[in-house]
Amino acid sequence: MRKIPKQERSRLLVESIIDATAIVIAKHGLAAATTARITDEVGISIGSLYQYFDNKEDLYEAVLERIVEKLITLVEKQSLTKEPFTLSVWVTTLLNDVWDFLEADNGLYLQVVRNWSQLDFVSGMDVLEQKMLSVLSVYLLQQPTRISPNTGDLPARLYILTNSILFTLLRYISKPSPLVSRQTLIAEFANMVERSLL
Amino acid sequence: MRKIPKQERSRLLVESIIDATAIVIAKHGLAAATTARITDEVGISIGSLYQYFDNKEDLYEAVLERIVEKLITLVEKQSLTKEPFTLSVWVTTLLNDVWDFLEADNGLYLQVVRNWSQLDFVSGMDVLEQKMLSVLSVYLLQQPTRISPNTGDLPARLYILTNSILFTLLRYISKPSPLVSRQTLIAEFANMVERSLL
Amino acid sequence: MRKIPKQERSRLLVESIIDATAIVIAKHGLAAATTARITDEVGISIGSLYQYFDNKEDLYEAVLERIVEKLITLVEKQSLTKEPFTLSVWVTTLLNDVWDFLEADNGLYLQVVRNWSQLDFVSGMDVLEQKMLSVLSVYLLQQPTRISPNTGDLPARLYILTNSILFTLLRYISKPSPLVSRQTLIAEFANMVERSLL
Amino acid sequence: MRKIPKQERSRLLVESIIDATAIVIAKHGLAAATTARITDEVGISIGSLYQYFDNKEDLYEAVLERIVEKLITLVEKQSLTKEPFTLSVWVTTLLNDVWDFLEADNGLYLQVVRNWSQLDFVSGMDVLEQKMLSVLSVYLLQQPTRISPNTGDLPARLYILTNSILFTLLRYISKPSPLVSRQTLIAEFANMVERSLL
DNA sequence: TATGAATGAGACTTCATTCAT
DNA sequence: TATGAATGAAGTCTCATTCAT
Repeated sequence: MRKIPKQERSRLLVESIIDATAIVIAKHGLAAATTARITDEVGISIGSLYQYFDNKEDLYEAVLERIVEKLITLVEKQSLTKEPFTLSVWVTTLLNDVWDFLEADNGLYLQVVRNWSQLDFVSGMDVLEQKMLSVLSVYLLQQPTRISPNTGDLPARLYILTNSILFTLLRYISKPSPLVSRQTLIAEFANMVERSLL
Repeated sequence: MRKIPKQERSRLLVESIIDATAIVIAKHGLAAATTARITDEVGISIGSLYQYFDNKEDLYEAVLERIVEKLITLVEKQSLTKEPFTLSVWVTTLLNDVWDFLEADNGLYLQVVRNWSQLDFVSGMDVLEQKMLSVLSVYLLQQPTRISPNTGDLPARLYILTNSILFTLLRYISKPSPLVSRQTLIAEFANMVERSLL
Repeated sequence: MRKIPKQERSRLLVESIIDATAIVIAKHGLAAATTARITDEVGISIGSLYQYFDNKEDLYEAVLERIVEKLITLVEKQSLTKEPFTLSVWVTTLLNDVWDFLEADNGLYLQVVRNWSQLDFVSGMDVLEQKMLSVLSVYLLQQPTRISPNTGDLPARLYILTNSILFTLLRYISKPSPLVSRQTLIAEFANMVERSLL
Repeated sequence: MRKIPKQERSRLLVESIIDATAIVIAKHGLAAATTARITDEVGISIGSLYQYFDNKEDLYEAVLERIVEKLITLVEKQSLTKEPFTLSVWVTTLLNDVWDFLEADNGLYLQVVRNWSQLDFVSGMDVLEQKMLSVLSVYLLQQPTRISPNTGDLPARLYILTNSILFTLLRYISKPSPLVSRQTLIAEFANMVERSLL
């Protein structure tokens, strides 16, 4: 289990270790993300790493946690928008934000997320789904008139949408298809969401 | 592959090595799929493994190749159906077949596919997409009247559908959500396809 | 111990195995001269190799034996020359012959000899020395008037000359010095021999 | 070298690893000088070896470097002698020193050097030649009157002398000929040098 | 005799983790 | 708390040799 740092200095150190881990994974791939390389990147000794993380697994967990947190933040940012918006606009904006986040820092987080299976990223997905579900529910409730009467199983539909969009996005960003442009992809997703929910 | 097995006996051996690899990955996870464990599973010596595969990577490749082949076969089987069918029925049948295949042998192939990112399964996806694209194109051309005039970018849409469905399926089968049943999931996918293409 | 082939066909096979070994060593280096590569080169099975050689060591021994034989032949060819010659001419001619032999077939034998230490080539040297000693003794006896009265320890001197020349030659051919040309080197050796013996 | 040892303790460890490597090569031959045997000899774990050397090759290189260094030191020691000396005396003394060095510690370094070809000792020879060339040049310049007018190509001659002497010495020490004594050999070498240079 | 698939000891190397300083 | 040298289990792969066919 991960130790919870109490002092400010330690907290910063933990942050920079997590940062470094993401950087190293992005730069050299997960297989080459050794404790030595990570601590080199931070400029601390291996021993110090183990001061804050019991083992590498915990470290990876922390990295994923942070990514999920950031994704959640993006979703929340959207949900807090005060302006009125169509669902399509909402999705487009959100996806662009997510895309930019994944491509930021030379694909730093993208590289990390690509290894989700090894990293048990799927457990992080649960939180995301939860968030999407609640945010979209709120949104849809606010616009009752526009809800299609036969939307069917809303949770199931949201489950499918969230997973479909996120995984396809990941796959596309890490290996774009020449058949599809970013714009088209996002537009199609927006379409898909509207068709699914309205 | 290092050596092309000429005799029947060798061909069977290669098959059983690939089988064993899948089994070991499924049982212990990719990280634990060591050459020793694999050859133990077959009951041969490590040396024999290297008679037929240059390295572990090649072995993994062979496993993926086989899975993609089988998935392709399922798609083809559907496409050859002579009976008239609605798109929805077609999708439902195909997805049930795929599902059964992935769950067969205690989720043997499912477990393997879950590690797609490490295994470069994505390259296998290309072949699948190609197949789906051509099969569905043929189908849609046969029913021109039913094609929605504004289907938009068909390749893009198929790209999205194939990826969305396959990855979500994988994720669900490997960790089912209590919110969604298999039946619902497949029904929703069928819906999604119809809404997308018709 | 090496089996002695009795039939003509087998004798030829043994020859071609020895040839192939030299070729493989020259092409890929001693470390890469595996039984598989050697038998591939001959076009026979590994089993057949072991029909004629009990182990790899025996095979190497045979290769060295043959090289020493060929060198001996060169020396003998010189010693049989009927024309009168100066010692210097004799040495020059011999060294040119040896040089050509070592460089023949893309340095086939040179590469083999370079690995003398692993190959226990030194034992082959004994035979060469013996030969040189006897050939030169004969020569010198034939020209008694020209022998310096204080030649000192003739065997010792021949030992030194043989070894000095051969090893330096090997070193030069395998990695020529920019400071010295082939011509100079041979001329200097001829000089050295004359100064030593006359 | 992977890591430059900063602390005295590590420096000593690196030294003892190099020592052990030489010992193991001398005791069991180069082929048997495995990382396991070497670290056993030092009494450390294999991992520790790899803290300081990237691979076995680097380790061998370090061993050779040290030997060449020591040989250079011997040459330098001679060249610094203040007393006047004849070339013959100079060579005799130097060769005796080299001989003693090679035979020290039960032929420790001799055994190592015997494997020069695999060990790329030849590159070490370059340094030695360079040294010999400069040292002898200085000597010869100091005694201009005694230089034979027709010494011819001095660098070539020194190249030949250095190689001839060193390789013949190695061969003799590792397998002495009954025809020659150490004393005779050295005396003959001294002769050879005088005849070559004066 | 010939074949070549099978063997398996053993080589090199990596890297998460520990612990004395 | 921080350091980083040391550990050693475990992984991948090679290759001389055997032996059933």
